Amino acid sequence: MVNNQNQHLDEVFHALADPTRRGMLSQLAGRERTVSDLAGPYDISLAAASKHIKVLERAGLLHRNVKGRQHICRLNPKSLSKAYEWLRFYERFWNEKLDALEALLNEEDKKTKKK
Amino acid sequence: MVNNQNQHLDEVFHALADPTRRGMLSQLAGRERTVSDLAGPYDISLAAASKHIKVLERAGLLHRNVKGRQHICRLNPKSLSKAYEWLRFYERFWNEKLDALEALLNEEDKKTKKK
DNA sequence: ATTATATTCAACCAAATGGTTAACAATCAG
DNA sequence: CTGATTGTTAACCATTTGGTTGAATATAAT
Repeated sequence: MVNNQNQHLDEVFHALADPTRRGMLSQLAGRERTVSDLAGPYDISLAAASKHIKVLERAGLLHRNVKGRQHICRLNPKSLSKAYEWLRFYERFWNEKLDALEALLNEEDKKTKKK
Repeated sequence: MVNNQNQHLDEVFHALADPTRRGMLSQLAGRERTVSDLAGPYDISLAAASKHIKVLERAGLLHRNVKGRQHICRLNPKSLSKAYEWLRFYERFWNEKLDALEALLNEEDKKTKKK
């Protein structure tokens, strides 16, 4: 169970670690796109694009609907939530740290003013 | 500029795509830890841990303070913000989608009730 | 001065990654 | 039926990754 979640996080973060794949996701925000559409902006073969899309699909970031000879892809942002939650924890931690730093600086400031 | 940002996102997401490295970050939430500390829970050599830490460091997720023979590591969650922002965009998109779905279902429900 | 501790570095290895080209499969259009 | 279009699959290749072991470096302790 925990392993499956970790596995999923691995896949999602790995999928996001490539600029081509992130670009494809950007293209998908809002509308559906075919494999050719997604490959379009990049100087890579259709085969390469196909692989990228498969990575996104296995990570659950993208759903595919085969319609005739076209594969219609759409974003499945739901699968991002685990990664988002994970990051949010550290983001929160960062904010807390900043708050602590601010508090510390205020303390210092008070002392300085007392002098 | 954009390329540098992309490069940074690549590094951050790649760093996060490994369970050992995510575990190390978890260990670092709150307190500082030495390289040995970070390696401790895992069945890997110190050399391997050293490499993981370097990946986290290059991604800007971790800062190192060499104190004598120990390397004291601390989390630098600030560097997560770019990745967090990126994910938040899609998370928001997801929520919008869910809202749209909910609205649609409500519509359907109204129709059903009208019958 | 010697020894133990903490860590990195270099060389190596197997597996995964991102790309290619060429062949195949399926669907659509004339 | 014949092509043209849309994608996937297979085989291959160079590079990166995550791991190892062994040697090197630097500091601390005795």
